[in-house]
Amino acid sequence: MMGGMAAGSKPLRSDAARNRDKLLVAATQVLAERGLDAPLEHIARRAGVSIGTLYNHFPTREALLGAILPQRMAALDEIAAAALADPDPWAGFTGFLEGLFTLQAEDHGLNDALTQSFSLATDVSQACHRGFLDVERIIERARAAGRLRADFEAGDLVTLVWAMSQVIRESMETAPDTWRRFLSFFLDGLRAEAARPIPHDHPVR
Amino acid sequence: MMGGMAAGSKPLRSDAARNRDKLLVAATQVLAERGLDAPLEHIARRAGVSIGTLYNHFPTREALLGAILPQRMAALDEIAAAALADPDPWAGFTGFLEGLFTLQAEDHGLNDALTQSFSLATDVSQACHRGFLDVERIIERARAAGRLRADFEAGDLVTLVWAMSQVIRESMETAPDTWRRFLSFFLDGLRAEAARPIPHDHPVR
DNA sequence: TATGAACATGAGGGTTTCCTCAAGTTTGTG
DNA sequence: CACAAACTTGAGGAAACCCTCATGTTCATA
Repeated sequence: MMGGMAAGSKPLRSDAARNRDKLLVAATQVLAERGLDAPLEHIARRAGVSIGTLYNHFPTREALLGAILPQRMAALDEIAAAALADPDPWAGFTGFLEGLFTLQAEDHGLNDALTQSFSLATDVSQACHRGFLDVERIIERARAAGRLRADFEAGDLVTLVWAMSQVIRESMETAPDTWRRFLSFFLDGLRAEAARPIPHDHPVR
Repeated sequence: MMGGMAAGSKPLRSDAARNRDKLLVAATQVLAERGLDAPLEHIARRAGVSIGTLYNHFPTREALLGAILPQRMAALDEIAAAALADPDPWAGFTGFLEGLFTLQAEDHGLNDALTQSFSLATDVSQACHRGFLDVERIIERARAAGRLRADFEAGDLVTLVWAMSQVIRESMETAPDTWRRFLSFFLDGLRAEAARPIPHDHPVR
């Protein structure tokens, strides 16, 4: 998987490199299935390795997440690139959302990561948000084309990710395309024609 | 609070009745603050009572929830009644949603209950859904008036509750009216004029 | 006010996860 | 092959939460 080299560190012994790769594979699977707080013992067991070995390679849970999440998150880059390449800014915008939520639906760990990203360590968090660099442009392009409502901002997309994460969690087992229906409703409110001014009334009581 | 009588059971001794009430008050507070899986020890401590006493009165966590949630959920009845009393069906519909989400935002336990309601015991669950009896009518009235899109169903409201629960959880501390902004966007997609047919394409791949 | 039934108490056993570390094993090199 | 460094192992301590039960206390009644 990584050929036995840890990034900037000294080369690993051959058995250690093998174990590290087995751990990464197992962790990728288990985290996708069970979510971000799957017991580390499950991962070690699936890798065919003791819990001590897991801690040798990844002294903390976040070290392990840091070795896995950025890679998984990289899929977002392609999706964002495709969105920006779409000649239709609105289609690019909606395509990006569909791609993003499909990822979340396929990977419980990723779904968790996208909602908890601010409570993760800074480096992990930043690696996770790298995929969001293009988001501003995707949004801006759709707004400038007069298709996306003018008051929609990047922060609103974060809110939508939160919302979707829960919809996906709750419906995945029983009705896995619930999130698509929900997104469809939501998008109908994001079109420029549908926009009504947001009431910022100080709440009645 | 309840005058020392358990519902259909034999009268409690005076000290027992006092402790039961203290437990209910404490549980209401703690669950609202910390959510549905707050440690039972916290509740006992806040009530000034030992953990054993808590178990004397409520042999299981769900017994305790069953004594608290339905009462909290009853607030929904008033909100629903007000919605149905509103001469404007759309205003009734949106007012109901605002009331519902305000409740969720004020009570972490209620927020949890509304998302996990299907994994709770049947009686608790049913008590919780009693407040939703009027929902069908609220929706139907807004649809019939041609204000709410025709393809919106009660199940979609459940999805919205899921979505909102997470928005509320994530934003409560830092930006507590995020959910209002989100709702505003969503409602713009629920108006009949905004509705576009839901694509039920078998996903591309 | 004495007595038994009702009730309260909290130490302690069980579970699940976390993480460590002393002892044993494997690998690469001379 | 021998040896030191690198690595692995799993038993076990710590923490958080669950729930029980033997013991002690309080209430209600005569």
